[in-house]
Amino acid sequence: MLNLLGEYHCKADAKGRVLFPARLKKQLENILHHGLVVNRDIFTQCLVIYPKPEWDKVNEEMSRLSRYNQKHQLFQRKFMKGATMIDLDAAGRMSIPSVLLEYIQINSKENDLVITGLGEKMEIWNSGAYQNQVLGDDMDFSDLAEEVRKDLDGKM
Amino acid sequence: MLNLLGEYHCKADAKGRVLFPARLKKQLENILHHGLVVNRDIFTQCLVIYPKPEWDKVNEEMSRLSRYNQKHQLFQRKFMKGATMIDLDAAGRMSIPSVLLEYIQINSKENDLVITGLGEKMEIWNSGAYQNQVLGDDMDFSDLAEEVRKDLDGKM
DNA sequence: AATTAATCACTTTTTACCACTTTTTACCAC
DNA sequence: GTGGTAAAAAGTGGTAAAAAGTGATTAATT
Repeated sequence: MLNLLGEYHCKADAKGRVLFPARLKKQLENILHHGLVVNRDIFTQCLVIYPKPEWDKVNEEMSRLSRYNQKHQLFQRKFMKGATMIDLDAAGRMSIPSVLLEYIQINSKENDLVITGLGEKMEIWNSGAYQNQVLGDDMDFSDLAEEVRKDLDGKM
Repeated sequence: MLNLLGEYHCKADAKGRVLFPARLKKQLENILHHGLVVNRDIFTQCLVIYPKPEWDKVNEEMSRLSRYNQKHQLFQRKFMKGATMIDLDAAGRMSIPSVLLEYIQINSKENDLVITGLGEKMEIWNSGAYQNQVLGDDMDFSDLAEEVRKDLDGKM
């Protein structure tokens, strides 16, 4: 089972290309050649990268939605809008669409970013935002954990 | 059941590598070859090391979280951010990612650290911080103990 | 003797550029 | 409106130098 790990600090070049971290490459060696899918995260100002096989699962879930149900369509649109298939070039770089980079406030001046492995997916963050949001205060983490634990106990 | 013990003082070399204490190695002899996972502690400025099998349990729980639930995602991110798989090299050293060493204020000048065994996991501390926090004031320990005792009686 | 620390040489990865190609945009003539 | 062209922008590919990571050996300490 896929268990992507690690936190990698890297940079976008002037053209919005990001060298895919070598360590992540190793963790994905069997499936990286299938490509990756990048998209905006629904809840947070970061991007999500799925290895193609993972994205296929997501897509499969989406395909079960009803074409004739407005809410389903809205949900699908929110979740999938902007999703883009990307491959690594010969030098191991991924070319991330500029609209997605803009979403996380990355440009030719602000070009430090963080890629993190999170099990079956990865996330791309603006370096500054990562410091604030993710490494920020964890006063309420116990409460959060408790709520999540209830969900897990409840079902799933 | 795993019961790691002891307090070990060691040093990071110029490249951020730490020789894994021989005594801990002995305590882990059957499972060390599966590797280790290091991460930031959520509440305190120290690192946590899980033997891989322990981490797998954590990961299994994480995989039950919902991709479409904001709190679940937040929880996963807070908990897994930065977690990194490490193996010991031929000399028995673990190469700890520099971002994690920075978190506990370890660098080429400040390179003294303490590794402690805590049952099923270990912790890595900046030596100075360890003196202060762990050996520091214990005025309120009785209160703490009392609160924890209530939690334990209550459930768990 | 075994464990830990320090050092050096070497390899891989990452960054920062440069040169070139393709695509898009803007403008003008027909 | 259609077609053409030039300029601008965006996208690709490649490489040298810097930085980071790795392996191996020697020295010091317990």
